[in-house]
Amino acid sequence: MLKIGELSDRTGLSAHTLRFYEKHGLISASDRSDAGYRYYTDADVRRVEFVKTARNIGFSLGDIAQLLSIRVDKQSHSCHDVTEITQHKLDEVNAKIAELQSMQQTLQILLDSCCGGPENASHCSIMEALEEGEIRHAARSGTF
Amino acid sequence: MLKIGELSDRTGLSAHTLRFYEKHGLISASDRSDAGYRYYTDADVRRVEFVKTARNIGFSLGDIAQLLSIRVDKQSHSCHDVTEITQHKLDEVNAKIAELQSMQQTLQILLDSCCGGPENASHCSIMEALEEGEIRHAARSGTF
DNA sequence: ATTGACCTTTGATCCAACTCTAAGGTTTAT
DNA sequence: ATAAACCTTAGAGTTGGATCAAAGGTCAAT
Repeated sequence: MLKIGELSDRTGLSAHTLRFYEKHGLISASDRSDAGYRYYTDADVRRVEFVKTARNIGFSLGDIAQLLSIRVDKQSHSCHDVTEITQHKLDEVNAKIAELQSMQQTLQILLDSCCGGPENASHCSIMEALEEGEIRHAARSGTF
Repeated sequence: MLKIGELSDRTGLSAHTLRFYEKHGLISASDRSDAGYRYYTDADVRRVEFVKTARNIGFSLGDIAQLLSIRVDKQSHSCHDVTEITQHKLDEVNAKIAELQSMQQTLQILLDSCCGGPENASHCSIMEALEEGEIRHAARSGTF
């Protein structure tokens, strides 16, 4: 049985983060000492590793919670349930990529249009473009 | 002279947002009434439109503050100053795209590997891949 | 027995860019 | 004169994913 610091060492996630994940229902300690210390088993380590892997792919904690609920009872869930979550994430990622590529194009056009030199900015074509506002809008949600 | 609600109508930004931008130094009212009401000029409208355009391209409010400080004194700034901000933003966008494309690939591989059918998830290849953890890590910062 | 490393909890803080609320003052139209 | 529609401020709340702080309890080694 591992204490939280040991689980932290084992997984590379901070004790803070492990408690945070617990608060959000992603993981929990298999046992507690009389003093309230969390104790973790090898199964807990595997669960944390699962969370890490999913997080590294880009799943949100909410997505991961869903995946974990499938994980603990695979019999009651179908491959379709799993692909649905995955496809939804892929759709999100694709939408974000499209948005960023639109920004990218606009920024590249701006850069191509400007000399970028030590001349003063009185006739800078980037500033003029921003002034005229005739630039395709790219962003939808937050800056990122 | 426009009141804030009129500026809001004119620009499509809410009065809340206009006050928020003021608090963050992006815009300000050219005048105030005795009662403290903000009054805006056509020059203020143009400044707000500049902010909107820059924001639509994807610049952060911090970036926009820099661009605005160039805008009010173009003589003292060079095209290089402007391209530097733009290039920095483009670098950010490119980095984010690369990160998302890595996620995209991983998600696509997962989807391709799974039948996605009504079979129960006991042998779901996506779940197995998450379990094994042998997946390239994609994410760096937040989920998005 | 005491130091130092660990652990506990609740709750605050951060980032960005808003978005909204509360409680009140002003202006305009009828 | 009174109601509707506007305006003001300070400050809180939102989202997501942490990350930290305070104040204290526990444990292992010397």
